[in-house]
Amino acid sequence: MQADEAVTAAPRLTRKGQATRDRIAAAAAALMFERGVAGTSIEDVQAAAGVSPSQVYHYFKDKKSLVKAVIAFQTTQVVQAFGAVEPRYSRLDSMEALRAWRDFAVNLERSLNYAGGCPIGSLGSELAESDAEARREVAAGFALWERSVVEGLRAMRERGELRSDADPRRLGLALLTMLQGGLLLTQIRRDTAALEAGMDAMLDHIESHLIPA
Amino acid sequence: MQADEAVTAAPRLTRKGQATRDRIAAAAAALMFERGVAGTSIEDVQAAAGVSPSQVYHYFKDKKSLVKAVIAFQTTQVVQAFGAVEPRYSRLDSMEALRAWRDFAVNLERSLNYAGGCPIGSLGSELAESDAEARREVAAGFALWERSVVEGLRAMRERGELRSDADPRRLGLALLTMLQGGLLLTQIRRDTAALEAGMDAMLDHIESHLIPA
DNA sequence: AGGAGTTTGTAAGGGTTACTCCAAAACGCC
DNA sequence: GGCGTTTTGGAGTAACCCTTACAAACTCCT
Repeated sequence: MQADEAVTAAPRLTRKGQATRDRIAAAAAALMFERGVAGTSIEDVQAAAGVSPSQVYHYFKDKKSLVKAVIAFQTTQVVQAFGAVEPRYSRLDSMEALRAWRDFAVNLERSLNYAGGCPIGSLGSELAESDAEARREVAAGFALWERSVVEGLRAMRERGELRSDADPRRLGLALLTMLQGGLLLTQIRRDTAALEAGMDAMLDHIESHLIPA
Repeated sequence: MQADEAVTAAPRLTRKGQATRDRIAAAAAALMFERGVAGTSIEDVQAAAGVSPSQVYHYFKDKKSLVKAVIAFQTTQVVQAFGAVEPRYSRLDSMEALRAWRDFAVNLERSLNYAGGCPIGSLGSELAESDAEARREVAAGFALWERSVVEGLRAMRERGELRSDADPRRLGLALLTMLQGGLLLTQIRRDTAALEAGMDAMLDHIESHLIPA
């Protein structure tokens, strides 16, 4: 009664195998972030990961399932670096933390030369209409992310800092939505003006729901 | 001294020629909205427009320039239907108009079965890293759209309805950014919750800058 | 009505890309 | 140390898709 048998008769991976599998996924993620899914061929991934053609197909059934792995990879990356539960610098449960979060996003985009947009948002946009399963996985990634953002706001409300008429669920979702729009427009406009204006407006809006100390 | 000579030694189009050219562009726009640029082959466009292969290349140099035409097509569509200067229903210069605008977007997405996202936003996301010229054209389209939204807010301020510390430029840009994020998440999640929460938050924020009558 | 220029159909070339096959090498466990 | 399994290499195939060449049909102006 192995649990993974039902999924895909998983061949067990040796340590080395796991390493190359990860290397392929990471290389694919980086390339697809830069050039999009359609813009990166399997051959590109091979070259970037330093593997031979057969290896890609040994570890992934086809390109679609490689994309699936990339989505999972980017989701964990984003939620770890940009989520609120265990973010790199602090929990998103104060205005200071939220402002720092905004600055982090803006500076990150700058350091990336305004390219790529959101690692999972752009994947979702490209795949939503062509790969239903991929769309669902991206949506699940967003749900995870959303939950982690909402959690911070909920903590603020439970500590009595946020007014009771402020709904953490809706505010958190709106905040994430604004971030997505900002990242998309950053990618298109090659500047962070929209990201900054959007996040500032949204954060001011949240701040207006604070209970004055 | 023909003006268009400098552009691309434009062969003059007969009425019929113009019609098929438009038909090709419209068919391409529809397909690329549904399946993305990479997901629609020239052959698909031929079939949808009811033309032969040579016709596409008679009216468009290559696929890239067809995409360029699609961007122009969608930009005018969006700005006409969703701009604020001459929108379908009213100018975006009152809270009522803004709320109606929000509802229009939500209902439109519903009627489209939550598919496609923003006609130019998704084009921008897909092309930003692979086609610099296309990215610039999409950015120009957004600039047009942005100006038309800002115009409405500016009118509100000039009529003395909006406080003087409310910057129409930043608010308008934030509003458009939120709309983009909402449309993107609608496409990925297949529901309008994010669009609704985001637009409502942003509109509440704007409303909080109104001068009470 | 005639003729130059525009529009359209057919057929096919050339390049890219996802994917497969088979055998050799490396690995891990007894 | 040896054997079953995993991992790797490289050549090869079939499909897809962008693009072009050429000739026939049609439009429009005078």
